[in-house]
Amino acid sequence: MRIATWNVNSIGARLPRLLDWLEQRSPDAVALQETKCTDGAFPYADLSRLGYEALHVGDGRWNGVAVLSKVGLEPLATELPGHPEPRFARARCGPLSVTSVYVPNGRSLDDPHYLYKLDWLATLRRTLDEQDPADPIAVMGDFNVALTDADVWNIKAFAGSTHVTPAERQGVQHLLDWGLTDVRARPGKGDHPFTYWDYRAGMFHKDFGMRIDYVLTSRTVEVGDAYVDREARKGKGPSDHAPVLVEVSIEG
DNA sequence: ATGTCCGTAACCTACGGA
Repeated sequence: MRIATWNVNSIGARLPRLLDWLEQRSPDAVALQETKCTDGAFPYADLSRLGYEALHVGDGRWNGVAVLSKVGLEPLATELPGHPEPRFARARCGPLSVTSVYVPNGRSLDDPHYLYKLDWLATLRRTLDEQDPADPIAVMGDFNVALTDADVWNIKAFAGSTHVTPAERQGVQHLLDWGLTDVRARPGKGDHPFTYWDYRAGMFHKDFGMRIDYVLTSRTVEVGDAYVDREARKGKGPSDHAPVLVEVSIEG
């Protein structure tokens, strides 16, 4: 089974690229983030033509997440308790529970949104208790956290910034401690498996990126090849994030 | 690093968010 996560930065703006990518890579289950569309505008029909069922939560302007599957899809949850923004969707895709998350950005350390981000991560951790870490689980998406200093292009540029603070890293670490493994993807190029590059200042071409999109899997998910699909970040009209693709097989 | 891109509201430009 091939699974993937991708922050598409608007499914409307990215639809032709998304459909091409789905045809080329043919993932069985996909977590999307930042669809930025209402349920009414979600392209269910286009996806269905490629064999995908979809669970989408979105209210239009910001956020929005989806789970796509061509191995069956049973919706399990569409909201993180106490946090109604459309940033969380979970569905059963064949043998695998797939959760798509779009963790709040945090904006800046003195912004209330930063505390919201920490609370969101803590709530996500508590919500894991609805599941059993011995079951096949993938939690994937845009976590807006770089787990180590090596997960940003230059840690010195992040002094006083969000995404690299101990509190944010702890928030993600607690998810791992529950029983999830951070799948280390091969980089698409260079030494670092970055998944995000700012649109500005030629950051992508300089490979000044960040690893902030993760695929987290439980122990009954056997992980094969995993890579950052850097090709999807190239060319005209890309998202600012690249997808992460992972080959998995389910034990038992 | 602050060089771009997204959607929206309200109008062909400015703004919030990332």
